[in-house]
Amino acid sequence: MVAYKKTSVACSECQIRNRAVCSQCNDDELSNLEKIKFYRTYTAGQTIALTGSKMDFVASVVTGVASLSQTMEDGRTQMVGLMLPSDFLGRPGREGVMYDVVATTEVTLCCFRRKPFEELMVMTPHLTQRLLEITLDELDAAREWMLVLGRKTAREKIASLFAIVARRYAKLHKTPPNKEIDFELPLTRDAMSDYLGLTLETVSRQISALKKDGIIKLEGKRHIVVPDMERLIAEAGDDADGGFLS
Amino acid sequence: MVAYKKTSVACSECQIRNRAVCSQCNDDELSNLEKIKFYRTYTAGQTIALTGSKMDFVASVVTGVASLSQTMEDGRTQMVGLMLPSDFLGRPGREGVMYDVVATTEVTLCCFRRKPFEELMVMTPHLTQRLLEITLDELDAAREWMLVLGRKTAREKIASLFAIVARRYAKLHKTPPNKEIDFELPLTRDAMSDYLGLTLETVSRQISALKKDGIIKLEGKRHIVVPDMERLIAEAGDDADGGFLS
DNA sequence: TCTGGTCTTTGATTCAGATCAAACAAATTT
DNA sequence: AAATTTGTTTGATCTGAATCAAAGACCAGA
Repeated sequence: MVAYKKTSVACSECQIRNRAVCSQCNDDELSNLEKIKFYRTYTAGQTIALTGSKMDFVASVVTGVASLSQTMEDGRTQMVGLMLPSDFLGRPGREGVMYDVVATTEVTLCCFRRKPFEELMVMTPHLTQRLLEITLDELDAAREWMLVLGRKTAREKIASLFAIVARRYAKLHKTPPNKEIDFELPLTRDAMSDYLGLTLETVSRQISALKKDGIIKLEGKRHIVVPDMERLIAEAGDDADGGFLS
Repeated sequence: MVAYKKTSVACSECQIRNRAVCSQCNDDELSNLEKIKFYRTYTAGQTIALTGSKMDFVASVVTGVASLSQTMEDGRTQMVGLMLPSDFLGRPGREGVMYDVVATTEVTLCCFRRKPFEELMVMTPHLTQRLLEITLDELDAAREWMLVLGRKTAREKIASLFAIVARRYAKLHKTPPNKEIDFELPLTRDAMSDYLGLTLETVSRQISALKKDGIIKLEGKRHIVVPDMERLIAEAGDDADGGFLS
């Protein structure tokens, strides 16, 4: 549970400056935020917070991927959120954590102690407004995912996951459309099964099937190449597609 | 698509005054809201808005139940939200509707035209703050539902739905705990199957099974009696239970 | 180079829920 | 009162994904 410290980057240089909770802040507001921020880095697999515990900070994901999961008493688990760079962790106004928060890759967070952050929010409408936008976007993404979980087949679920990750990467790297897209899967087969509401055997089988059908190519276990994004999206059962996530 | 008009109730008399988006507003702020509000009532089954259309207002549910659903091209549908009294419909800052919004019972909405409401939000931090809280609560509820859709059995899904509705009713009517709880289901079997990611046949079978096992009693098709809430919650697979919805 | 661990793939079998099909009940229309 | 419509229950069968089981691949460390 001990996080490595990492020297903070200046906000003005920050990769997520334009998308994170701070993105609508002006220079003054930003410098107030800068005073209370600190970086933390977690290694892959490390637990950031457990359900029922208290988290004394909120944070933006700067790099890497974290996941939120819920667990039933008998051990069944469901991942309920994949937190990618610029996503916001924690809930102002509540210290109790509702899900297990785990680093699925190495993750660097830009953290703010809860209390000072809450005080800043009251004085800084831009912060509240942006957090509202982010939360509304996440609500849309969660609802999109409810369709995936409730109505899609195993194959469609895998294709949906790949489509989401591919789209995020494309946005990040400004890949031109209509070109071959490739990306690194930030999840193990087991983590994918948790996210998709499947078993890891089914995940493995469906990935093999998509490969056999030429929808994707595999380089190693984690590197995915998508020759034709349109076909992948068709496999996901999305038409024009409802631009998942942000 | 024509909504019946209904005379507005004074905010001070409103049933949802303490829970809706307006709940943190002071008298001045409330009177500004009151100037731009109007009531609309929809009959059961009536469409309030369709995916892709533009909705020129946002609204609080005052009475009744509305649902949000997503549909795939091949017709599969998943309900992604049950909107009960005090819940908020529509998204400030975006006019395009992302889901089909349908009245599942007769519904009365307290509506605000989008533009004036957005202007008011800028001037009224209480409004933005409360909307953020409501949205965060809905995000929690959506994630709770992801566990239901992804990992629960058909029987557990039905029990989870009943537990949610029962809890909401108990809260509304201030039913003492440990007492027999009864409520009216606001959904047809078909709507339940849409919400639970099941077929309506499975819904019907599992309800019959829960009745046979004495977990619930049925009076007619829609009226459910729960003799022992603890047992119902146990059937839902929730332990102490994570107080779904608000 | 071997060795033990983690992650992944593949195969055989089972089962929960879907699908197909029919009948029933209550409400509404004629 | 008969006919239609809408919602519900129940039965028989099928199937996609889970479960049980084993073997391969890819390491990091000794």
